[in-house]
Amino acid sequence: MRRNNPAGRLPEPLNPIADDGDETHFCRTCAFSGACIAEGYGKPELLELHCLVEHVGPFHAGEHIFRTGDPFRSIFAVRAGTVKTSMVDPDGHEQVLGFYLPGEVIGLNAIYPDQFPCDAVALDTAYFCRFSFPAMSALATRMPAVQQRLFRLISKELGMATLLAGDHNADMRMAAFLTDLAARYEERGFSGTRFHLSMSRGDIANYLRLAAETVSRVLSRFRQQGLIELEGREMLLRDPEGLRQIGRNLLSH
Amino acid sequence: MRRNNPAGRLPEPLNPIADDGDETHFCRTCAFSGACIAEGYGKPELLELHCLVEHVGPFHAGEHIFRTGDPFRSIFAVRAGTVKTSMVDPDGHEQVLGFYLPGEVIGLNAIYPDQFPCDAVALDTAYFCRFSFPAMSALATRMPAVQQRLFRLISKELGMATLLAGDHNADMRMAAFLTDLAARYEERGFSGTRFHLSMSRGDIANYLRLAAETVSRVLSRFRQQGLIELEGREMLLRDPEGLRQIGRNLLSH
DNA sequence: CGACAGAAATGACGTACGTCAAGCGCGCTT
DNA sequence: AAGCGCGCTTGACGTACGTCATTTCTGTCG
Repeated sequence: MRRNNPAGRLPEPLNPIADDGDETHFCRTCAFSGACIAEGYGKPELLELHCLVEHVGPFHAGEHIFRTGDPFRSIFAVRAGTVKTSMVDPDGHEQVLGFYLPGEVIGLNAIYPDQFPCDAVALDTAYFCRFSFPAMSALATRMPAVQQRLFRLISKELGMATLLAGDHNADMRMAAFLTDLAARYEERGFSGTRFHLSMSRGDIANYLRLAAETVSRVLSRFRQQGLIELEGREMLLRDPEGLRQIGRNLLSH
Repeated sequence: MRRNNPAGRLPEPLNPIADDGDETHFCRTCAFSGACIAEGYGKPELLELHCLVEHVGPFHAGEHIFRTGDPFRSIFAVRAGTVKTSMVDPDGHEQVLGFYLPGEVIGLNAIYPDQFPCDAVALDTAYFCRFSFPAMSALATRMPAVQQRLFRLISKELGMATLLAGDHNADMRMAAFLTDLAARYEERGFSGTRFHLSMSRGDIANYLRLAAETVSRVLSRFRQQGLIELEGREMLLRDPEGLRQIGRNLLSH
């Protein structure tokens, strides 16, 4: 009986890792793997893409991957761990822009200003693939699927930012946040109902443009309503469909 | 004396038009003209780009340029007039996403979902250049400057959406909105202090995620404070620097 | 010209969420 | 194990903005 979970405790979730790439294959969950499949893995150009990838990490919780103002030279695909990106406005207030899971890509919003417009900070121990952007856009020039992939990644990010910009109440924002997170975990092959929140309540609040206290209250209410189970940062979605309904105005699919 | 403006009336602003292109030159203010300058106007590929442009319009106030769900085949550069884009959420509430002036490009957010995620409606009589997107991305494959231009246009749009997503009070949002509009007019060669608001107060309110009444009140206050002069939809910025200061947290430059 | 409709301004009032403050639990460090 | 700090929760209260209602203005059409 000692080996069972004590009553009221959630079981440990798997630690999300997408680190199954090698010299000639992308990680299974990588945002660029789709481009490779489209083109056929054998192409010499894809080998080039592999050559221009540099594996970096580990970064530990709190460490910066890049900082506001750094010259834009690379984009990063998350191999393992979680990242938050944030800006600080002229008054010194932090603004969380997004959270990034294994397989997702950070740095795309630096293309226009040609320097990073935000900080990227590891929330836990994180590893990355670094792609030189000049090399990548040169490759995109020769490989339509890579170009397509880049366009779509940026355009997708644009869609996310747009949704967040709507005016919605705290319940909708929170429900949409959880549903989105779940969908992204699932998409990458992790559990879509049980996962670890790598970010603090404060970060979630900031991201959703709410006060940390409001986030606490909404989560407590969701728990009372049987929508979720939550212990510390271990999340279990008990009624994903219910959450999706609450947040539907903010969710594209 | 009859020819002078009566006291308290603003003079008529110029009607913004950017329609000075022909078969071999882009409109002066066009978002793509930069790509041409970078490459040198003479290149045969640019003539191709001209071939794939189709001039469309006029669209009259209230007419749709495209609708949510339309298959994505083209992007549009505004040649004259003003456009608003908007989504309706599952509850039927409209969400204004943006306003587009002559020289600016609409439709970029359709790349990822491969269909238009929003409606585009003319706010006054409007003309466009329609670019076939498949043709354009094929061209981008051969012309790095065109690819670069596309990346930057999308990335810029991403930056805009991000700013709007912050939580800021009504004064800041309004001041930033006016400052941004002024900067964009100026960038395209129009007056940056005196212009016509083609959109209703309701549309502005919706865009800024405020109530129409709040917009009215803020504008009245700005007028009392001597920041602006406003008569109907004719806007004169009396203290652009003051406005910029109020909205500085929302403005990147 | 006068009548009408929609847009805009202004005032009175309600509320969702922020702010402030106190208390609790959990993981460090020594 | 005790002590400390930080993240989280919960309650009490304030406020910026939304909602509702009324009035005024503007442009359009008989």
